Amino acid sequence: MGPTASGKTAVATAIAGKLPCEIVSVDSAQIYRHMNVGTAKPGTELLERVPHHLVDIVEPHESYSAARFRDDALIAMREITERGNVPLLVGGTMLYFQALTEGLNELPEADAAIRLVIDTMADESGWPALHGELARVDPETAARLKPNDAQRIQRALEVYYLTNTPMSELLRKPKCVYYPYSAIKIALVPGERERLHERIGRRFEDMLELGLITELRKLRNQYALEPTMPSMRCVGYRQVWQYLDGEFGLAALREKGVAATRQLAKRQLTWLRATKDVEAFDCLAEDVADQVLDYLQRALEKLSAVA
RNA sequence: GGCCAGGUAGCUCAGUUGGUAGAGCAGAGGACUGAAAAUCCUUGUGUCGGCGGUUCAAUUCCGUCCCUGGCCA
Repeated sequence: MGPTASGKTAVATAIAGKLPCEIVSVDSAQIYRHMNVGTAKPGTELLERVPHHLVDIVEPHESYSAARFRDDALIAMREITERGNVPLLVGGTMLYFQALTEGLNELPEADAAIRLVIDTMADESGWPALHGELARVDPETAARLKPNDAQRIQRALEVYYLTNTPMSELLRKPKCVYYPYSAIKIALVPGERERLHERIGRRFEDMLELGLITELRKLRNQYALEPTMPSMRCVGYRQVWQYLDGEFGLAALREKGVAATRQLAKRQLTWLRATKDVEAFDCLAEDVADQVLDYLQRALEKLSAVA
């Protein structure tokens, strides 16, 4: 686990070179086909050399979810272990890690029609009004949500309309925590935030040189994309979209793209700090990969001793 | 060299009829159950360009110097 630009791919590659493992991507952006440059997707030679799972699994106009990730990842992990290999989960989507290892409650899946209705109501009366509506049907959930948290208010109302039961009640029921594995959790975190910021700046520049703008222009020609789609809200793509629409120039694109990436990294680090039982390594250290490998060897020995 | 416009938070700027100042962005911290690279919450002391003067009090008025941009030589 690690924030964007922390060097997860390099460390994962090093691990895969020493141990019989297959990579399961835990990344809500690399799931999209044809979105390669902006998601810093592993190159084709790496994808061929080390088996990867859950990369390039949906089209840019489709949406995915933490629940689908949990199911897909569990299937991939079972197949990998049946082949006698070790699943190596690599990514920065912390909600996916949580959904996988801690499970999810039984809730209805997203319903596009209901979301459309809720969005229309929000356009008319605003999210605070819908927050008030939620307070009427599910006071407990409303109490923990802020009046402007559009996404969560929508979800809570959606769950209520679909099941006629407050989401808070459904969340109280025991959740499915099926996870028949021992996880060795490793985090890559920067010793100095400024140096991660430097890397992020350089990497965004590289993405522009590698044709991020062209990539999105082609996608917009080939698919009926909307800026509200999850794929188009991804860091980088969202800003390039606005640039292509003429909202600002190249200089502003650089600034906004880099800032959005830094903010993503910050949120990932916040999540990582709240995660328990993680061994953290300084991703800026020259020999991170070796440090991680050492730790991993010892952790694996300990596990097999127990088994 | 002359004239004009500016010099206020990391950046872009607002403002103070004289009582030492506030927005947006950036940054920092946090939350997070089927959109999560999403969504949301909290967080603003800075010689108000330097030095003098007037004043009980100057970032605000006056003088002077420095810097930036524009126009004219």
